[in-house]
Amino acid sequence: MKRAAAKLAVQPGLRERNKLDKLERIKVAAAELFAEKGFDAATTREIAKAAGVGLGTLFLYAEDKRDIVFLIFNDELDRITDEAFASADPAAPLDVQLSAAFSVFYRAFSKNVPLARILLKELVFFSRGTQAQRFHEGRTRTINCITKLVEDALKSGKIRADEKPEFISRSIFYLYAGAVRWWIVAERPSPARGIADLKRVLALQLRGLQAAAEPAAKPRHKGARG
Amino acid sequence: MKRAAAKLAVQPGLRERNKLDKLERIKVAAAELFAEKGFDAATTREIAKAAGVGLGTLFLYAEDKRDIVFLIFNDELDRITDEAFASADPAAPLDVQLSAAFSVFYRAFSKNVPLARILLKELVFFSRGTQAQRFHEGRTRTINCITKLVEDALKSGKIRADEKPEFISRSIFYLYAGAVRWWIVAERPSPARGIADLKRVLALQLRGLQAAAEPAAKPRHKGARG
DNA sequence: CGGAAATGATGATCAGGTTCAGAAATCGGA
DNA sequence: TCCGATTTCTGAACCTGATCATCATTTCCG
Repeated sequence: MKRAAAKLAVQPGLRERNKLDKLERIKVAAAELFAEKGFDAATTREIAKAAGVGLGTLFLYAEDKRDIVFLIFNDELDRITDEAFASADPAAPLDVQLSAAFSVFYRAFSKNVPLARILLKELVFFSRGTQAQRFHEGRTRTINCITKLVEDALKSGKIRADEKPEFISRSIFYLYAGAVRWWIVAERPSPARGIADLKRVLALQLRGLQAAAEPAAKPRHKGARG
Repeated sequence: MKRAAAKLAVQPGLRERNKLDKLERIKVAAAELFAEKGFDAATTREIAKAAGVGLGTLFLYAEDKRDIVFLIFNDELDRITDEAFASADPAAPLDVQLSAAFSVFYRAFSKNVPLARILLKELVFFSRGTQAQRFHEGRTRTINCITKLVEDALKSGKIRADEKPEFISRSIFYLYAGAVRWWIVAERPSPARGIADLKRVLALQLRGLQAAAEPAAKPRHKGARG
């Protein structure tokens, strides 16, 4: 290993190319079988066979079966996240920006609902696999992008709040996560419906539930503080 | 089967009592083993042995291993839900009512964090098992209780909104679900911290993100409607 | 080129969840 | 009490995800 690094990545090298090739075959085979038979019914043996690799090889590329799902999706999710937040119109209201961004996710998920369900189950929980890690990094990136939008909206006066932008974006993420899950469990989730529902949810968060335009905020709350 | 129903549930009967007894033993054994070794490490064979039943018997009482977790928790969750919403002070502000109710859940979950994690994973997703069904009925009941609180708050003028109470309560549930999950994945989740965080989230939903105290609502939105 | 080191691939094997054919227990009527 | 019908119980057997000792390929270097 010592000075081997000096070689850099001059050329792909046979090993590297073989690995890439296997990885691709595994992704394709797994995606097909999962879509066709569902996550549980598709066995790792079938996937390995369809990919033309040994059973053990599968587990060199994914830590466990669930990790295969992330393996399939992670690249696309990275792209989607870029696309989602790149398209945000800086001049638009915050809820418009947000629903525009999230709608990219909705449309992507609707293309493969069964796999999206497995994916979305993990939106908050941590798994062990390397690929699952990457998935959660993607989630963090999404929340950071929301934070950016919130910061800008606060600065430009589009919204007003006493809370930190990080906190607000976390709340928004909760709403998105809840809405997208509610949507994905439906029989045949339509992106249009899902996005419309999310818009309502976000609008409610923006408007709040304030009783009336009272002169100002009362100076003190009535007690409980922690 | 025909007229057998006429007999009603006169007395427990030996069969019934035996079943109840087995069920109880299974619950106790499973709860202990899950708590001691964790969900994955505790095998169904161990649980069956500790409960003094055959391996197959386990799967008469729970459709699958995960279902055992719901088996253990469902009764308690029913009780907890009652307690949570019974304690709501009708005179208190909505967010106080809500965080009082939810804090009952937080405290219950904190008593057995590893099992609560399994439980909360399913807060939105549907599983097949009978016990999981019951769990989801409990979730529906919780949302209905929130709806009641929201309806009352709307009627009494404590809050104001154009949305239906059912929709508002769903949004609130999303916030709760997100917050409680965020909390439960922590190393050693403290109920106090979790509840405090939830309060912030709810307060933000109540206050909203309105830019300023504009004279009144503008008569029309600027376009997008669905 | 030759061969040794490093890396990658493989499937027999294991472990644990789940099933199911048959055994055991209970019930209900005579 | 006895007997057949019904319900409940059981663990051997099965299936599938995951591991790991072994083998195959590639790379490196003289």
